[in-house]
Amino acid sequence: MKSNPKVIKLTGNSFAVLALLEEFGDLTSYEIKGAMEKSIENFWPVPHTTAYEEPARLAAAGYLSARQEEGGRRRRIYSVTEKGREALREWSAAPTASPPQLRDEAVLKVFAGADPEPIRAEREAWHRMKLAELQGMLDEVRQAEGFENSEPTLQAGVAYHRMWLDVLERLGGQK
Amino acid sequence: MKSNPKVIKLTGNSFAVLALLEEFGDLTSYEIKGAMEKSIENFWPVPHTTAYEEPARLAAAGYLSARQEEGGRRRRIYSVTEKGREALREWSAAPTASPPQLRDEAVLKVFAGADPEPIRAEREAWHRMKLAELQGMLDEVRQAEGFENSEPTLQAGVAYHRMWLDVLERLGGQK
DNA sequence: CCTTTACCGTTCGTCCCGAACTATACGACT
DNA sequence: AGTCGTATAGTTCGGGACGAACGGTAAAGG
Repeated sequence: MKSNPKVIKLTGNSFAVLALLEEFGDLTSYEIKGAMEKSIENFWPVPHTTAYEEPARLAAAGYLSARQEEGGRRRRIYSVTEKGREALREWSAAPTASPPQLRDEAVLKVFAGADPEPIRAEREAWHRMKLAELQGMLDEVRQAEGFENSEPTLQAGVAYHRMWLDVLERLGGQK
Repeated sequence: MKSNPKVIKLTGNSFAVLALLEEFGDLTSYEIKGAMEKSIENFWPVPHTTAYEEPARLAAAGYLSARQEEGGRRRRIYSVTEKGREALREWSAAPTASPPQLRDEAVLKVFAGADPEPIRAEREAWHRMKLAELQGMLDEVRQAEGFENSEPTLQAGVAYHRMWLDVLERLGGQK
């Protein structure tokens, strides 16, 4: 006996949540949030409210089911339903993905006439920090169980930040 | 005599529009759309409706003024007001920018367990296309007047796609 | 048992997006 | 002149995404 499920549009955020649940098993929103930070946030950034709102949306449409903790905070624990699994499979089997999007306020500022140097320097520092962070996570992930899929994406992240540092260094040098 | 201006939040899209108008002078929405495609869309992608909606928003809040064409389509031509110029100056003078965001469905798919190879290949083709496109624009822009600021951002774009091709090539090779 | 600190979760208003659609101008052809 | 095709120009709308702000709950230390 189920209330007739709402029809929603499945977006990138939807699949992000579905993929995490599929990979890590049943999770609460808080755990989803944590998992996002450890795995996909580098190439799929979302605000933390997504970890609460998106599962609720998905559950309302029948892609997830939720059961409630008995005691304590009585948090909801989400699982992927067959419908959810099916949607995820279909999406990930499709061989095309929409092109990557870069949103870079720094370049926008330079375009608007800002002095490039302080911005360049800030960016360089930021990428260095990120790089260190990712390398730390890689170490963690290699020791832990169940994070196998995270490794390649972390690696991609490492390569990505390296390449930026490269570009930035050249920019810094040529002035 | 002006109706009391609405208060809005200035976002990245706002500054994108302001910067374009400042750089190219007064423009219609359609021209803004064209200018976006030629300059910022690589690091600040927006749907074309932004070129219509955002100027209207900005005008309602007093950052732009609009005058109307007399005949024909009676399009609105936007100019930056003093208030707009001031806001733009303040923003671009601030030495910090929010970190760049990458949204990459392809990596998400791989994370979800998709076969990497076709996705890799598609991406490689896409970056090649983009690269050619940008190089074409660079040539254009070098001949045209008034696009001086576009050159560095186009160059950045070129570097960006080159680096992706590099990464992808290595990924392809190692398998 | 009270305070502090960390953890956990939600609400809300606004912005943003993209699909779909409409409308105007300009030729070219008959 | 009409009409057809096509490129150009512009708008509407509904739902998704975002982020600021706030509210609650638990565990640890005194």
